[in-house]
Amino acid sequence: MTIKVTIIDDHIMILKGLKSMIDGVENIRVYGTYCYGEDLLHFLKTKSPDIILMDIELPDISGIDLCKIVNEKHPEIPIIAISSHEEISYLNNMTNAGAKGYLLKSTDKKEIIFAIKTVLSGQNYIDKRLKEKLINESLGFSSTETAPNLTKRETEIFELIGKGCTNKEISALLSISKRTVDAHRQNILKKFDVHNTAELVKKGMRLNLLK
Amino acid sequence: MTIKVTIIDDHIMILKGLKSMIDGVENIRVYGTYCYGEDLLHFLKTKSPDIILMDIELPDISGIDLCKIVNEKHPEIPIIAISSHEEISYLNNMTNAGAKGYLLKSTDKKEIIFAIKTVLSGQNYIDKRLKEKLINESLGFSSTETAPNLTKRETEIFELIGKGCTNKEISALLSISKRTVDAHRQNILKKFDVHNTAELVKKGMRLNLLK
DNA sequence: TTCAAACTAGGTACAAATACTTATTTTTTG
DNA sequence: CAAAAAATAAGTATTTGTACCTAGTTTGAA
Repeated sequence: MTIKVTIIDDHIMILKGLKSMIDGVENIRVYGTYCYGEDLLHFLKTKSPDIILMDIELPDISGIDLCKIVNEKHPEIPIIAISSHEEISYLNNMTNAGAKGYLLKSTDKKEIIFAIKTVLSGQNYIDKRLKEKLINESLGFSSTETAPNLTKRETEIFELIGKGCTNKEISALLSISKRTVDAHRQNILKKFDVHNTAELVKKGMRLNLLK
Repeated sequence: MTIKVTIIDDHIMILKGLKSMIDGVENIRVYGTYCYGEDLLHFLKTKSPDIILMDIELPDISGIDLCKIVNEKHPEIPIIAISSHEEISYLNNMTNAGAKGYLLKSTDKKEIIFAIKTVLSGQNYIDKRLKEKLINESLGFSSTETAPNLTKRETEIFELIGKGCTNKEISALLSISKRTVDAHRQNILKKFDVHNTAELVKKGMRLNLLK
């Protein structure tokens, strides 16, 4: 039986590279390549690949959100995240979103095939290089830093804080009371588990939630 | 006459992708692919490609430095930078280092070929998408954001601010008056040309001065 | 050794953020 | 429709940051 692999990545170079690496292998073949999340979702309505290789950054939707959606609608199709980010926060975000594997774009053919087979066997797979990094870092701290779930309003205010707006300015911009902004800000700090603006903004930047 | 293209990128996927796109074109062929800067330099001692496609991030040396070196030793070989970074600062760094072109990894086959031919004809080439972005941004600001020159003490305090310390905490840590920290903080804000902690930390992160 | 930069630190004032509380209204969702 | 979640906003208190000012001491380089 041949393993059908669907790839979604907006970098044509990556698509071509992946395809050329995968198509040469016996019993595995590329089954659809897409650049847009929406196209993938449409494809999945009628087709069933065995596994999806998914870029974290896509033009129309974040890989994290797409991962969640695919996982909900098609829980039987495992997803391997493909990323150029070695930061652990990205890994955490994707695995939390339901990805079963995480590969770096620096991966070689052998590792990709191995990852696909590992994930299809029901196990998780994390990029070899990243795994080493994880182990090294866990000797110090094991940062399981993830983005908290902010509400729509909180996200809005959080971004304005990141732009350097004061609560008064935010209240004016959103046409709400300064006290309301105060309350939201408090909740945001709590959700991020930090105690002041400096920590908040830094964490936001580290998690790539700001600018 | 066939154009000989040498590629250097530590992402095998990108190498394969580029090769598959370029090799299909008439009169152009890939002439050596490398992952390490040192390997490329060794290669150039005996061989002369017509053009080099170079990743900005390499394992053993930064693309910027490699670009400078190749440009000095082999000024007749033009270099096109290949990057996944859309930030203008990267572009500036590479063109300053002597790159004649700048392509994003999201580029398609047509644009790559066009860029190669353009650069070989003596002109510069900047990625279409990035060019648009540049134009859009220059309508607002053209941000040539650079890190200000902080003194030793200011740097120390700036980093503590980034860690979320209050002035009181910093004064205790450094065994100086809180008022002194106040003064330093003021100067830091001025040097960064920002008006509060949020902006300061964000700019610090953007410029890679924090964590 | 003299001058400038850096570091130090105090005064004053006001703005902003942090840390709690409670409570009403609106929106979403099962 | 009812329950839960989100958004709204006010009270009160304290801490922290921003924005000016002046000015003495230390330090390193011309």
